[in-house]
Amino acid sequence: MAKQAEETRFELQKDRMLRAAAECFNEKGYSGTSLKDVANKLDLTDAALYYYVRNKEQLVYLCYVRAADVGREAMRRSVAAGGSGFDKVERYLRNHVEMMVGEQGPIAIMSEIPSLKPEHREEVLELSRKHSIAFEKLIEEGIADGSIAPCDVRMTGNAIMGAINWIPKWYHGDAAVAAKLVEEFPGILAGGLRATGR
Amino acid sequence: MAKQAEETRFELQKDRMLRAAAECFNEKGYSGTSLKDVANKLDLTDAALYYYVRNKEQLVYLCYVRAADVGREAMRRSVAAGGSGFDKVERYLRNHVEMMVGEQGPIAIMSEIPSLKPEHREEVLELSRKHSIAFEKLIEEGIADGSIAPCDVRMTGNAIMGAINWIPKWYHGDAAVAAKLVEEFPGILAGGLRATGR
DNA sequence: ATAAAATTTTAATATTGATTAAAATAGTGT
DNA sequence: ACACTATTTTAATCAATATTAAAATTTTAT
Repeated sequence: MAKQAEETRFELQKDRMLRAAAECFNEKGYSGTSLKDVANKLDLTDAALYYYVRNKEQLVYLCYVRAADVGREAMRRSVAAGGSGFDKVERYLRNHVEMMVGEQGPIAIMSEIPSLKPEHREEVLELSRKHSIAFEKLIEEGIADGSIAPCDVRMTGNAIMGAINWIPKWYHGDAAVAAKLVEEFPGILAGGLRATGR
Repeated sequence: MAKQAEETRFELQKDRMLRAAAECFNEKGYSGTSLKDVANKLDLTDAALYYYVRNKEQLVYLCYVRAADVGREAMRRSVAAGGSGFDKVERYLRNHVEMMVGEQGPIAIMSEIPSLKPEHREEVLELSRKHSIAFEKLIEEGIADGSIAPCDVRMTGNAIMGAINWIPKWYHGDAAVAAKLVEEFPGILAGGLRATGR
């Protein structure tokens, strides 16, 4: 999380805005949420948002960049902590889930990348691709060091990341659910990877 | 698949329309796709769609009902075939994935239920809930008969269904990917459930 | 070949929501 | 209290698309 450090009122408000927007977008999609919806969550009027972003498209773009930042940070921490490939995978999942339901949250689902304008779309796609590749690398590492059973890395990555990406569709801030999520999810998703006996 | 049987031209066109719509919605979301986008895929003009549906909201609604039908049918077949809880889970996943990438496809992701009008929303939510419960029942059955390791049923269900629901975000009709998907996915998702040795 | 029905298009209209500009308010340092 | 800046609102405007009605075309049955 490089960003967010800024303590200026402007930055704080902008950050609040991005969270409010993420919440709306997760529920009703990009075009399904009006700027008024977002503004209402902040007790502001829709026009006020233009003080922080040039337009609606940029609002989504920033939400997505923020989401990517969170994913990258979860990944970075996991890799930094070392251990087997399996350990890294499980820890990355735990980190990411914790951040999603924690104070960082809500994190926007990157489900409407196609709606972004070309430059932004390319940039976000690139971030997304890099993240997938980094995750697949962890799986490969685990297979190489024997901590993960051989598997189709691409498909396994798709499966696990899908489960992660879908979380905001059913998690809406309930604390009890959050606790269970953090406790159970990493194990459930990583469980299938474990190398058998040996 | 109760529906689709109708061989009238009207029904066939309507079905083509629902698939085209599902494809658009999956890519760009509900409000992100204009009726013109959908019409273009069918070499029609946007106004022509109104011959088949009352309005755009109903179009999404029908896409979602269709998606629910497919899921229910996949579930039905799996249960009908008998076997252990684990067998049913794995078979359900295979059936559902096959249907998603097969001639039935594309299936709409039910990601914008909130955009539906109240009656439709309730109905679709109910279908969705029922499906989740049916899936969780399979897991419980597997735990009871010893074919599945004890786990948090709700969370496990959320994880697996999330991975399934996300498929249309990255699968776009590539035949080679479809084959791999059908071959690998059920095993990847069910793999983590297997009761260990014993 | 022709009439009736089914389907699609053309040409408006209506509505919604994004965007902008100017005015008003709140905040900050002196 | 004052002047200056930052933030928000009010009040238009603009644009995109959903929707409708009437006309044109195509299909089907006879």
